[in-house]
Amino acid sequence: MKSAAPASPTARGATPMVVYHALRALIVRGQLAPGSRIVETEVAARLRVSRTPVRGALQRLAHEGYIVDSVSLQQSRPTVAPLTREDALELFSIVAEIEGLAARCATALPPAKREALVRELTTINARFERASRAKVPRHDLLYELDEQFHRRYVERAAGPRLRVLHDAVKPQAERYERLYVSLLSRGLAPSVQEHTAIIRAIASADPDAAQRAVQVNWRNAAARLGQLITNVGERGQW
Amino acid sequence: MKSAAPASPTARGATPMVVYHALRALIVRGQLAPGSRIVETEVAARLRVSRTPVRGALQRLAHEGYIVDSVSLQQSRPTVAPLTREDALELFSIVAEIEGLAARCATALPPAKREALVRELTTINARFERASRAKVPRHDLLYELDEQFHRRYVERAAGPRLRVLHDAVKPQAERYERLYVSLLSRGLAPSVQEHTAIIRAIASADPDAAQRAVQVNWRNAAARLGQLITNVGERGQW
DNA sequence: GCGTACAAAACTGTATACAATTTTCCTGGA
DNA sequence: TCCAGGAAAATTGTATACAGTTTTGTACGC
Repeated sequence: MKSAAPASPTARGATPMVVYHALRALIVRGQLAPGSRIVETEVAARLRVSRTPVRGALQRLAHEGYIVDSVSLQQSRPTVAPLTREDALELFSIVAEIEGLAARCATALPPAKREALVRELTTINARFERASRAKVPRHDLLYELDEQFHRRYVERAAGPRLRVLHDAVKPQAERYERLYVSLLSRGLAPSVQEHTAIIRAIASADPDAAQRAVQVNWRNAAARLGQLITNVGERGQW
Repeated sequence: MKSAAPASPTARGATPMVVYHALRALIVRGQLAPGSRIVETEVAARLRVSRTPVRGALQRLAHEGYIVDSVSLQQSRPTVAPLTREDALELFSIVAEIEGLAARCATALPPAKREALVRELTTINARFERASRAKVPRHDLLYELDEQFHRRYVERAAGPRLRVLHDAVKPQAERYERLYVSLLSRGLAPSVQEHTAIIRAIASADPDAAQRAVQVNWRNAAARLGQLITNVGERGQW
């Protein structure tokens, strides 16, 4: 694309982001199977860009843990990171810590804001509960609502640093969260209840209870998901 | 460096890391003042490499919060992230949580290991105390010892997930820690005492006391540093 | 038939050319 | 003196060429 008119009306500087989002979507939804090799030139050709923006996107994906560099002495060889039980457990337990801290902060919010937050969370959880009982489960919606629930109190309560940390870690859990809701779908009743416990703790402004409730939620989710991964096998396409 | 012999005997593929560490060192030690613009071509020229590996290093530094992209519609314009009071307070409070948890875990170590840890910490703190009373303070040494003290009990006690979290967060505090010891240098007696309190709590296997002692240490450090930043101004070269 | 050696292809790392945009600075006018 | 306009310099984004390394394929010997 040297002197030719741009094939796509992409703004200058946005190309790496486009590539990033395209690849990330493929990985997160499992269309690029764990363990797949990713070849710079292939991606570049498919998306009609040069290797330079592709490299930027790959670097970011690598930093965020979506792709790993297979062991090789000199060269990089990026591959889609595998989905393992251990990784899921570790990731969820880290999220438990971060969001637990955020929930603790939420109890220290001024009463008016805290009550508003409680109302928001109640609404979201009600929607989540309804979606979890649908005859044909909408996996995308389920993921979206669960994610929204947790994001809400982090956004409302956490300081910028904690939020940055959250933003860095949480996306890595998305693959597992999607897996979680799509494998469980009809068995999400415990999650709904655990969310209710979180709301109650924030409502009663009990820091320890709030932190603990969030941690319990994630630890249980980790346990349930771990069991499922063990059953279904560590990698492959679901 | 097309056909010429490599000026430096850098292994192929290691260049971005070299650039990363070089820039990070400059930023962390304040030699690249907060707010400074970083120009790709300048860095490339100074380190005798092309812009390609520099871009990789800059991207990583940006992801880790050492540099930020100044607001500009189309282009990136990386600048050294400012040192602010709020940022320091939040960062230290996060570290307080993580290392507090680690200290709590340390009290649950088997007695033999716990006592060995206590001895190590005592040794390090003694060196720290001596260094803090030197006529001409060695800032690098002071930082190194303080950092070593905290790292030790995290390494010995924390599980892998907590350690991963620690590794992600702690480096970002390095800038502030170096600032802390270099501004205070002669006034580090309280830190020495707080370290002693941490050691005592671990020695007596009191989880609450250990966690609290670490949190007190970091919160006090945050308060002292916050005061200093307010006095000296939010940015500039120290 | 199987394993090894060598050649060829594929792929990534680095450098650099070019394009687009932003910033700087100089000039002219009110 | 100060502000506006515009040209030039600076800086980043993108594309591509080239080099070095790893992988793959093939043919030969056992």
